[in-house]
Amino acid sequence: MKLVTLDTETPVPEPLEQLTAQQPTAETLGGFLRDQNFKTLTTRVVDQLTEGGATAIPPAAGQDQASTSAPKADSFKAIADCEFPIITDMAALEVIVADAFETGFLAIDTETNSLHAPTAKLVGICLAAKPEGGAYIPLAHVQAQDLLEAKEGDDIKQLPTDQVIEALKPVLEDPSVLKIGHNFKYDWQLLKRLDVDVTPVDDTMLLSYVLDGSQHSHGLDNLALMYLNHEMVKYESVVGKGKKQITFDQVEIPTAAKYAAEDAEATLRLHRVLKPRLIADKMTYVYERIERPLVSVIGQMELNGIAVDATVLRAMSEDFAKRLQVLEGEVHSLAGTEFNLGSPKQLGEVLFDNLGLPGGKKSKTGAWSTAADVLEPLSEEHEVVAKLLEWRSLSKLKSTYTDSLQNDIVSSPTGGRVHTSFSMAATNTGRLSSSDPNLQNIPIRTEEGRKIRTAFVAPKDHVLIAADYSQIELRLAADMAGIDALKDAFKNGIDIHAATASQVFDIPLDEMTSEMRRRAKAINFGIIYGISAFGLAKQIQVSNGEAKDYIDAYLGRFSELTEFMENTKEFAREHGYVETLFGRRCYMPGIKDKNPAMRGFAERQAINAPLQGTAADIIKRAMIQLPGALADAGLKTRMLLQVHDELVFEAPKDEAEKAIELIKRVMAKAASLSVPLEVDVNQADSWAEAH
DNA sequence: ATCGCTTAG
DNA sequence: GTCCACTAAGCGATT
Repeated sequence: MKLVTLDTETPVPEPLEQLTAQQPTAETLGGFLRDQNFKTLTTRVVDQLTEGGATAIPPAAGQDQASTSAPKADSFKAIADCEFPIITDMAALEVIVADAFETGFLAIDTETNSLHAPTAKLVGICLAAKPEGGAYIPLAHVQAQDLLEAKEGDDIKQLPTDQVIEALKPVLEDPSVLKIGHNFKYDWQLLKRLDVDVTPVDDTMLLSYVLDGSQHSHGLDNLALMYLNHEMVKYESVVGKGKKQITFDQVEIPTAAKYAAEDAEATLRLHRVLKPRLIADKMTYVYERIERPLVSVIGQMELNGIAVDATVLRAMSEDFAKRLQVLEGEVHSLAGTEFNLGSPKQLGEVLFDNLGLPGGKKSKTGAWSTAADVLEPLSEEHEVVAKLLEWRSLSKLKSTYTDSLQNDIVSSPTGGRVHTSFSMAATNTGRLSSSDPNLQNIPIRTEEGRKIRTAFVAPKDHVLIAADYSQIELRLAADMAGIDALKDAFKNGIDIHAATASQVFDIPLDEMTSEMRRRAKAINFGIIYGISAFGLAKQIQVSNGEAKDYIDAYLGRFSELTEFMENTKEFAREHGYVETLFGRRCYMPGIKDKNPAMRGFAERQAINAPLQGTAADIIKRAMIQLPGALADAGLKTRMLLQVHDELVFEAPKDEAEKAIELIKRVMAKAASLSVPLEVDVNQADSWAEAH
């Protein structure tokens, strides 16, 4: 029987008008969208998944999700008792493909020789079209024959990669068969590089993430243990660890098959548990409309990479090396002793024990703190402090940025590019994170650091476009807390920090000083972070009492804020989580902790998460729209990076103006709030000037 | 592995 | 009495 999977495919984002029109509001969230639009979807998926004796819908996920034991096993054999075949002929492969068309599901896991999707080599593919149906297709394992050794008789036949891909492409691109993976963004890229555009997809990592983003690990091994009560074969037991670690293509095929085949099997079974749970928890909106469509969007961004000019980085590294050496000598002679400048422990002893500088505070481990905010006031006491701080900043720039980034450049005929990895399941608020390398913390605040951005460039005849949301989290605070005075300020497009200062300090705008504006800006940030007098005092260097007065004045002027914060905390205490405007849940494990410090921390998180999380939802909605909108407009502009409230694009020079207009429009309309969303956009030859 | 520090939004 | 402003990742030193 062929199952209809209409509801599980949302491969193509809706037109912009439709999406914005459908944006949930506080009222519609609990009603129309989640209960009507997705009702059909949910029941159909459950019907499919529960057909043939699968598990009943488990209880809703929540705080104690981990403690609810694995669901009752269904009528299938335990994974550990399954024998998974190695596929060595096309006929056997065709059977799996036919099964997939029959069941409407195909779990996939690609095995490669590295974790870097834009360059990794495909070594094998694991498939499972039904429970107990796991199988491994070895493609590029190194065997005796390849090593020109005599024993080629022992070799296991490997099907040619292009032949296997050709056979799989129809099912991988068929809209009626749901492809299921774990961290599927990775596999999507591998297959995209082989000219297969896999769709539609479900991702068990993202299901787990949407259900509870506060979980420490969304790894397949962890989830299999939690939900399937199955202990997976450890990757390290297959490839070894440390210096002796080998790549997956060096692993003997029978060993590899034992490890790999259970990945697709476990992923398929995990899907049968998590998808119904998503539905029972009414979390389909965030998953179906935000996370799932992003898999291919972010996958494509990672494949795109960004052009980086190695010569700029090399020159900066050399410059830094010379200056670091000079500074090191100066610090040693000023301190009167030679020590490792990079060791906070040694530095603390030199500054506070030997030189007797004042004001040092010891941390819980008994060591002196030498953090920049501690040392800065001391630079007037002793010359060595300023030198040391300069050494620190250059050392950071060199080791983390100018040196390391050079090693991340992937060379190609058209020039070198860097491909970051965006994690879609790393934060408790819905933000992405970036690693290997992290391109979300490239310096900008100091002039020296900012120069690093001149190495991020556009190729010939292209420009980089940087588009960022202006004050998005404060706008959301104004909207979500319903602060009329703040909303008016945003509607009138006036300088928000100056307007805040005017209100809080009761001074007309035309008498505003830069110091007052600076303090008001700090308070505005404090609001977003779940303000405390202690934290604000430390941040803007005033007494605790003075900070408290500022906060009281702020809450007095923006009276709606107090109620919003109290309501948010109360919601968190009642449910154990807070929600974004789009219904994403952010769990707050410490909200009822008996330790007041822990509780206070959780309360500040509870205030911050709806703001940070809604901003994350909004930029994700824009990201889903943009590639299609650009293509529909006949533009070749490509999206490269996301930095929380900023998107970076690469555009042919002659279409940049058109692209900018479109980008600005799509981003601004990604949510409709009671305040406008403003987007600043610039184009230039490098990221430094485009910002 | 963890700490201490620094980078970003 | 808390010793905290929110969210991340990476490097070098230390355990």
